[in-house]
Amino acid sequence: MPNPGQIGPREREILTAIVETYISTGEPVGSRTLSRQNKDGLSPATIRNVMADLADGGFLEQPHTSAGRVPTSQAYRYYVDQISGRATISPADQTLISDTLQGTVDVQEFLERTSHVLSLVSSGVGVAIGNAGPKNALEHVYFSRQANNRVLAVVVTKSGVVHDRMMRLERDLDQSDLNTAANYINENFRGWIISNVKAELRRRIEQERSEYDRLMKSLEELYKGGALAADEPAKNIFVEGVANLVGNDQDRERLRDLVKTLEEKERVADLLSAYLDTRQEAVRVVIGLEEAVPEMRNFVLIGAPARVGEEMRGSLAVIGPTRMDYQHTITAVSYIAQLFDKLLNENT
Amino acid sequence: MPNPGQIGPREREILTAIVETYISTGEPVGSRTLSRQNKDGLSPATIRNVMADLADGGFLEQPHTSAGRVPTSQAYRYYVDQISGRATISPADQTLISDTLQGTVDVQEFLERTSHVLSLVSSGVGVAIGNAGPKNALEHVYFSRQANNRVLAVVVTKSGVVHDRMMRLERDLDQSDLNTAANYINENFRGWIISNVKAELRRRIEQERSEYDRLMKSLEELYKGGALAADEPAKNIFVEGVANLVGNDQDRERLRDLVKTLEEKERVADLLSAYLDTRQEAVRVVIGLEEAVPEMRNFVLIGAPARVGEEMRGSLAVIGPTRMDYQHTITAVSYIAQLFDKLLNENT
DNA sequence: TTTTAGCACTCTCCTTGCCCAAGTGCTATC
DNA sequence: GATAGCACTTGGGCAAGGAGAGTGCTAAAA
Repeated sequence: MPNPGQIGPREREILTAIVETYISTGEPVGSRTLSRQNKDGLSPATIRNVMADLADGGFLEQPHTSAGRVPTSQAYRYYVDQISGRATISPADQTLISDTLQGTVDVQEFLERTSHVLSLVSSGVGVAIGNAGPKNALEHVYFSRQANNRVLAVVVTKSGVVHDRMMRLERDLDQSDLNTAANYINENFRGWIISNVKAELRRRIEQERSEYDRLMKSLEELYKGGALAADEPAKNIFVEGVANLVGNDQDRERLRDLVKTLEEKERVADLLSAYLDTRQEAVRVVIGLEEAVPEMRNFVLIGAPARVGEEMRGSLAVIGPTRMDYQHTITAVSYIAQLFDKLLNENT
Repeated sequence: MPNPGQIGPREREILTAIVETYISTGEPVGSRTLSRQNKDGLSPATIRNVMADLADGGFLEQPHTSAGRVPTSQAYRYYVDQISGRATISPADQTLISDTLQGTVDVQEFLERTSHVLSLVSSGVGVAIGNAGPKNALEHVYFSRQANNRVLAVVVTKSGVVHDRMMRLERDLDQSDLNTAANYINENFRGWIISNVKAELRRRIEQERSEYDRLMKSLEELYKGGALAADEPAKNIFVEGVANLVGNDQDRERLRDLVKTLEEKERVADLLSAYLDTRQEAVRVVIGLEEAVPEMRNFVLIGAPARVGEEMRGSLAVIGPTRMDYQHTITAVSYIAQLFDKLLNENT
């Protein structure tokens, strides 16, 4: 059984119309409705024939006999590929986004605002994640004694991210010990990748273990306390706009599971990193999220890497219902990704 | 019309029974149900009489004629006051909370975990807020040049909180300028309250304006860039467990507004600071939240200040439905407040 | 050969009518 | 003062029936 005309212009037009109508109304769309709204005066019967073909091709399905047709993931996929060329951002969105992000030079702040503005311009949740990234090189460390056995470690990386961590040590170090240790690290390891610093530091500590070296003892203590944990996965994950989902046609339980999942930020982070490839530059639209996360049936991920020059500094995305304004959202994500490069590029 | 026996032992018992039944079932409770479950074999008719009195007193209301009675805010208030004495935490909660918070020495981390564990043990959202507090004194500043005109400012306070901020300056300062400026601030102002540092710095800059002082020029630039913004309201607000609310009997729109409100963290912060008095030590239960925030009709705030010794370092709270397990939640909040003092007290 | 019109059929949703369970207030009685 | 009885109210559940929308198929028109 060949599929004649499955991607002919008429089929495409009708499929597009079905997807768009379904997106805006949320109800299965029937041949008659479509015939009325379509400019070319095709009769319902004709449309029915085409629809039957599209259903055979896996683009449409029926909730039950004698309801209208509903687009499948495959149809959304096709639709998105179709429109992805002619995407221009609306002036209103552009203004809102620019105004929100203008003048931001801090990555954290940029990401936070991004998640917020994405939740405003889309009908999904806005997500933004910062990457530790390869440039996670040591710039400066500082230790401050707070109280008995308590030390605050501050680690600044080359890329301008600050990690701070209060530690409880087994032995009490006084501030001059701490200063000596900090100086040692700053002088020896400035510019090193942090995980390398840790490894090398460990090596040196082991090596000197036998000797009574006050400095090495301090370093060991600090090392064990986790002073250099700055190479661990970034915790800067911003998720906003969960309220957008509450209007959805999910039932209570589904909705609760969904919200719960979104509150587990690590899962959201995993999702993004699973789908957003460093090398790929463009906006990516992932349809059929339920394969990775069952509770996200009927949800879509529209995301892009946030890069500065060639380097990937994070990811930004919208997670929203399959029934969403794709053009709108895709252009917004794309525009913000460009702004990211523009505003944070260090050579400007 | 006097209210005879309005707070007599029988009335109290019946009111308590009504509140508890309503909390667990969620349905208006009628005289017959109550009569069956009540140990003392009071007949429905008797209970009806008492209920009528309680309704007159403003403790009960009916959704419609011939439905059961539903407790009013006043009834919850009375109920909470009643049980507030005999509160002992359940071993399960105690274990969960201890395990989650044990070993935490970092205020931020404590607060984050607190909001999480509160959302687990209650049927509401867990909220935890850190206070800049009076002890917001300068410990150490550090400036790092990142790129053209871009400087990272790191401010560490005595209480161990780290504020970092990427700034874009009008003039480019090189790293040695920055070091000089940082040294100046560290040597002159260590231990000062940060807002005082700002004021004094401003004074000195103004005073020296006429002269060509390289240091002062740098300081002015940094000052204008907001290097010492660490005295601004804390942004460490943790809200978790919104999913808990989704199971609620709110309608869609109400629910959405509610979630939206909870996502505006400043509003949540305002709410807490409005109701949690520094001087008051105990857990506070605020019933009738809708007066402050209309979308929070049928919600309750159960909170306590988080203090270390005499000093208030933050607030922690549960915001949940009026229909919640008060005893459970109150004891949990109280227990965490105690743990806060115990774990973060610097003299231990 | 492609498009259209017509027709019988299917399914959901809404309305209507009905009954039942639960609850109330009031009055009379223990 | 507490209880029992009774008439009345109200919302929920259920079945029946009609309206509306949509489908597939066949035959006629372009």
